[in-house]
Amino acid sequence: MTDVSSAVTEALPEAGSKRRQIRPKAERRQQLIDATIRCIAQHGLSAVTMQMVTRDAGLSVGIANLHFESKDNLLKETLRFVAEEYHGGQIEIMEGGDIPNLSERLDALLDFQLGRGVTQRQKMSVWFAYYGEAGARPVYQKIVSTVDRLAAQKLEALFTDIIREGGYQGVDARELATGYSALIDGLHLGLLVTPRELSKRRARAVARDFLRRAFPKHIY
Amino acid sequence: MTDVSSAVTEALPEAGSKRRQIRPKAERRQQLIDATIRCIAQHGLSAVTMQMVTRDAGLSVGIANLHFESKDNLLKETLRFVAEEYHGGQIEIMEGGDIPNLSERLDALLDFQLGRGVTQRQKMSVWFAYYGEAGARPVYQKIVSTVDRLAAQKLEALFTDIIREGGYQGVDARELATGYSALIDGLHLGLLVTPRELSKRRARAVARDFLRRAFPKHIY
DNA sequence: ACCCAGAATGAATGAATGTTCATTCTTCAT
DNA sequence: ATGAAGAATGAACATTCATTCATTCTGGGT
Repeated sequence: MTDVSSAVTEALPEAGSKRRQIRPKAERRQQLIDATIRCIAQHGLSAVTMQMVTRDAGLSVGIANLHFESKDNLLKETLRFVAEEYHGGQIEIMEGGDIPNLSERLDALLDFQLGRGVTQRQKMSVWFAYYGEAGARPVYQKIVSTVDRLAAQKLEALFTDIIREGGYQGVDARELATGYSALIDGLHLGLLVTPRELSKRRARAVARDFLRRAFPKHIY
Repeated sequence: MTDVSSAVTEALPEAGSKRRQIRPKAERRQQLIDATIRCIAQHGLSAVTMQMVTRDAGLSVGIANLHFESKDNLLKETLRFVAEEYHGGQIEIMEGGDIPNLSERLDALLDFQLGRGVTQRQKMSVWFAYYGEAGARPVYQKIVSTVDRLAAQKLEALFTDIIREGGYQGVDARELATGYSALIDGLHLGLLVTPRELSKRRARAVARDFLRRAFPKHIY
């Protein structure tokens, strides 16, 4: 499983089917979360309404409060989903059962972080929409920092292994991990806000450059 | 003038003064923009209301639509103000009339970007609140990318000078500038969302590390 | 002292939105 | 075939918010 990220891009297949369908709770929840992601990406978090989300999902307004208690909760669960998807994907790569070679694992991580799945505008929009509100909403901070901490630890561990393998001197794994994470976040931001100035290709080159400067023997 | 950023922190000095005051248009506009910044930082962009802003400014509700045509416009102008303040501060340093020494100029830039003025929670909150909406609002994208482009050029020019002075080999000024900008953005994000994990001190150390790796003769 | 341009006010308005719940419909065990 | 559990619906409700504008007030010019 290389691409962990699910496809939220597709619109609902609905056409003329007016017949009411009954589906298990978990499936409806996911439908609504997917619709929420699409709506945030298209209209911005502050413009998202329940009517908008449920219409996008092809369902009625009441169903949102049936499966999630409130709008607040739906938004919270959507953030949790996106956060776990992103960090889960990273962690899977970094734990590296699939890829024993450290150099290749680094490559795979970079591909995941700046590859197709994650840098879809949709996902990035959602990501930063919540970051924007995080300053005022401790709940969001908590969700993000929880998954973030684990990913940070795994990254530090990976860097530690690489430093040992390469015998690099005067390099602090923790500091480097912080820097690399920040760099990736910043590149995502650039891809979202100024896509004209920063292409995906160039973003990858910049990140690769950072790694090469730190671990010259492991990159290229 | 080292610290370009104005103080938005203070609450209104108003106490028991009920007397209506007439002030020039420009002053009222700034009052409202400052109040908007405080409100966004405290409640989040999506929760900001006109009543909230005008009350914070110690003025009546009608005045917002008198000086700005609409809420949308007030928000737009607030973003423009914050963007220009931040990038203006950077550019002033990078043009470097005050500081001829390149090494010191780099230091000053770093101090500005991760120093008191800019990394106040208020300013960062506003910054990322708009980034979060940028995906869905081309107006915001345009405002940011306009000021961003100029700052990017100045940074690239500064790096070019440093590369020449230091005789550094195999370093591309443009790519490095992109990386450095992204790194700073990412660190700001970390300071905002996970302040527990990332202290301001450590953020500065990480950024300094990045620069030292690129320009070893110019840092320390 | 007087006047008036226009700055400031805030109650009123209408539109939009989150949430509720009585009702309808689907499914499946019997 | 039948009934019941509960999934799904959407009209109705209460609230909140941006915007308007008739009215009040202020300060400088005469």
